[in-house]
Order: sequence, then C-alpha cells, then structure tokens
Amino acid sequence: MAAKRKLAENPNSELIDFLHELADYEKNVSRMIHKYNAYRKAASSIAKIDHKIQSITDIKGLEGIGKKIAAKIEQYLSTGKIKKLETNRGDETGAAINQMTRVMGIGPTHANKLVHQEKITSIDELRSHPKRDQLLNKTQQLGLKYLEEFEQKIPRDEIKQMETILLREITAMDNLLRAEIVGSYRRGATASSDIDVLVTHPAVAKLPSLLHKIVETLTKQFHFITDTISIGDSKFMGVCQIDTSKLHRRIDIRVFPSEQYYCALLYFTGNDQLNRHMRIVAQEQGYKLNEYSIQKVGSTGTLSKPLPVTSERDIFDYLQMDYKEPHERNM
DNA sequence: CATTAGCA
DNA sequence: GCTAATGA
Repeated sequence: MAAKRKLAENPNSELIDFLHELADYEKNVSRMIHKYNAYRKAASSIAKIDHKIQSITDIKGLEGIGKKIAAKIEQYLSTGKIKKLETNRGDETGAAINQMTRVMGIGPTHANKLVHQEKITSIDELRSHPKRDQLLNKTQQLGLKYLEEFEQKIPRDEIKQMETILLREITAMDNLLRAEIVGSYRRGATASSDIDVLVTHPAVAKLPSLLHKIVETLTKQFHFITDTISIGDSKFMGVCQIDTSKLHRRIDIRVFPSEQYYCALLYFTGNDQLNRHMRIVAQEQGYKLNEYSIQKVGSTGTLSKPLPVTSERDIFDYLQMDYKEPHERNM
C-alpha cells in the first residue's frame, strides 16, 4: 500500500468548526433555520480560502460574510474566542437538546420537547426515564437502544462479509435479482457509516412485494436484519448484524426498475460532488440527469423520454466524460 | 426532494 | 392530510 499522507487540513479549520457549532445551535436549540443556513454558507465560503486568515480584511466582502458574522470572526481573530459561542456552550439546556438529537429519529422538534416539557437533560436520563417508551416512537427507541453502536464506523472488511452473504442470499431467492452495495464502500472507503444496498429485478413492476420478501427472508431465515425502522414498496430502512460478535449497523435497501438502475447506481455511489458536477455538465450539454434517468432537454425546455442506459458507462458517454471507476469518484 | 411513520 | 425525520 502506497503511503497515505495525512491529508492536509484546512488552515482555518478551527474557525470553520466554530461556525458550524454556531450553526447547529441555531438549528437545534433556537429554531432559527435561516441563521443556521447563514453560518453554513459563511463556513463553506471561508473553507475555500487556502491560507490562514490573519486579518478581517482577508475575508471582507467574501460571499456569505455579512456584518454580524464578520464581527464574530473579528472577535475570533483577536481573542481566539467568540462570545456568542461561549454563552451557547454555557447553556446547559442547549447542550441537553443537542444530546437528544444524537438519537436517530429525534430531531430538533422532539429534542426540544423532551428537554422543555419532560425536563430530560441527558441520554442517561432518557434511558432510565419511567415513561421512556411512551416518550419515544419505535424509530427513536431503536435509535436510543443502538445509539453507541450506530456512532461507530463500519470497517470495510465487515461490509465485505456482509456483501457476500447479502448477494448470495438475494440471488438465491431469485436469480434475476441483482444487488450491490453502494455509497462510500463502493468507492473503496476503508470504513463507512452505514450500508446502502441497491436492488433491481427485470420484473420489479410486477413484484410490489419484492422488497418485503427480501427483508423477510433476511430477517427470519438469516437473522441478518434485526430490526425494521421503516419499509415501503421501494425503500427499506433498518438494522442488521452480521453475527452476534459484531455491532448492529444501519442498513438501507432500495429497489429500482432496471431501466433506472444505472442512474441510481451512479447517484448512490456518489460522491456528492461528482453527482453535482455531472448534473451541471449534463445541463451544459443539453441533458437533464437525476437518480432515475438521463433525458435530452429540448430548446423549449421539453424533456425527451429517458435515454436508454445499460451501464454507468453509458451515462458518462452521453455526457462525453471519461469514465471513472467507482474508486476514482472521490472528488 | 422523496419516502415512511404516526397522529389527530 | 399534515408534520417530522432520514438520506443522498
């Protein structure tokens, strides 16, 4: 393995982290989504500059830096601190709310409710609360149960083992079924945060219960799937475990008709930046690309039928881009 | 931006 | 039918 240099970190990462922290507070605690967005865009715009910011003039006029954020950056530059951030940190109900949102299924709304009306101030209190089961829906209960496990990254080798089981069992059910694990795993990542599986079948339209059957066998016969968070005709979200010596992991399975499969495969493999990039080149070349299809855009704005796609390569070809192997898609 | 759960 | 939450 070629030596992996520690990827150079952003010279202003501390400031960026501070901005993100400010942003999260606005979103989760105050319920100020616009302030949240303001901090995020400010952070992303400073993330683009590649030298250490020394003076406020370095960023004056930068996109997304208005008067108030500029003032905070100024404080940071001169004192290394941001008053607002400090007081946010000192707010313990704010901290409690942020803790609650670590639980899958608990968003800002529910977190605020738990803290304000139930006076719950920590995960431990939530766990031991007498009315815990009434305070949380099924998803949230699973989120609480597996909180620590879900915060753990999944080593590639573990996913690899899951892959062999998954593919073997799925094709055993029906050999026309095709499945693969996408996301960062497919791009070669050494660890991922969850398992994302794409499934297709030539007659998927005829088999509305396909997903349910897959989930049922993976649950009952193999005990690979341990819990269901949600399931519909096209998307399953749940929990799996390769064997009891391993942690519980989040898994998503989605089913696509075969004519959409490769666009979905491309999209769910990512990464996000490549997706955006490809969407814009598509646009420039008179196409519209999304997770389902690629279509020609008429000058009047009319869309053609979805173009035939039988591989990811076809999509790159339409766009006159050089094909990128999955591991080359980390932009 | 679309899919699901859950509630009133 | 609406609202919250996930994800990507």
